[in-house]
Amino acid sequence: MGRAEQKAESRERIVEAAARLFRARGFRETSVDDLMGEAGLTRGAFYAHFEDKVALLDAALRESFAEARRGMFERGLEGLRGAAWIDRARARYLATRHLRELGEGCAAAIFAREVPRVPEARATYTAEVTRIVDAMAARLDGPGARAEAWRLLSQWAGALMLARAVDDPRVAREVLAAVRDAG
Amino acid sequence: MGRAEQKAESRERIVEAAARLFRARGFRETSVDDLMGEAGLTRGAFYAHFEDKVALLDAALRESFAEARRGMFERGLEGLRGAAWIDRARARYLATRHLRELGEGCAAAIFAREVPRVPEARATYTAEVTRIVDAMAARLDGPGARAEAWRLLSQWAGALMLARAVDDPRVAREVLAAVRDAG
DNA sequence: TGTACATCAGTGAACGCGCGTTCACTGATGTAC
DNA sequence: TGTACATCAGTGAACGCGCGTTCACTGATGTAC
Repeated sequence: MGRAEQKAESRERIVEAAARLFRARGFRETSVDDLMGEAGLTRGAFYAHFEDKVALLDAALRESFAEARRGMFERGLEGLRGAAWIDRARARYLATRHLRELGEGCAAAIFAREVPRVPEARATYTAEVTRIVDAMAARLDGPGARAEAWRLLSQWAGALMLARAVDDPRVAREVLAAVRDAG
Repeated sequence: MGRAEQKAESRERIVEAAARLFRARGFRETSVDDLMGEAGLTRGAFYAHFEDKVALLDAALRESFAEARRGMFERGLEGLRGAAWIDRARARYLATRHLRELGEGCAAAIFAREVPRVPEARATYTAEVTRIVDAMAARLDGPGARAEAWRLLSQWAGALMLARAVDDPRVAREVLAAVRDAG
């Protein structure tokens, strides 16, 4: 493996660690040491890859949103449209599993509260959320498709956050079930 | 003013500052100095009022949820039930004004991402969210009232967070309008 | 009503710690001849 | 193919700063007589 490839792989491991840890624990709550340790490196190497910690948040946002798009539109949901797509995508989004895997949650939901505290990240977040909503609207029909996409994303993201915040697993499952069972 | 009353008033000012600043900037992002300055006191006095910063978060949660309940069920919404209540409460929750006043946002939405990082606060959050949903369900009818309450709260809270996270005011207004205009 | 003492809300300097960032250095990889 | 040198990804100690928390002290309020 050449030096350039090795460096590219290191960078990728750092971004993946960040996409996971920033979502699981938060941006401020994750230290550069934590991130580099998770990527199998030490602290000093960080600044050969990124200008600063905020630049990594930007990369982690893009990575996490790409993952969110795969979950919502690929992996079995490729051809679906309209109500059929809504049913399948919603069931996946609001699966109990989405509660437990803290490092893998929907980027739109999880970074919503992170991004206002890191102004440099807001433009990327905005572009990525808009992209998700555009893609949702493209699966729906009619002139109100975009508004319907915002309604769906709001409801799903809200339910995920409430369910994750709550202490009691029965309450968490109740929220998810309520939104899963009806539009 | 007696000493006891003075102390009680100081405590109240600290809690009010916390309810505002924790929502506007976040728990970790707000220092004890910021809080005490906002309350017109200095740092050292803090520990005569609270065991530690986490204890203040607990008090700020209760204060913020009480405010949320007033917004959703009082101040003109007293007698309303069913669709009439939903229309009025939703319009208020999703008003553009709710975007700007960062220190006054709905506690259920805003603390949802704060609370998982401060384990001691989760029990209070859970109790308070449940209390809001119970109150919403009591305004609705039928056996599915509680599920409907979770769906409404999820959607409203999700829309508020997305709208606040986003950089572009036009996008923010688009989210709010989409959810405001239809259930 | 006045005096002496006790109480206690609040002050502000100081402490310890974690964290983002810097930088001189190491050693493995790549290049020139 | 081998040798000498250059490059550069990564290391880890050190720095500076912000923040939560502590604590000796102050001065105004309250109490006893």
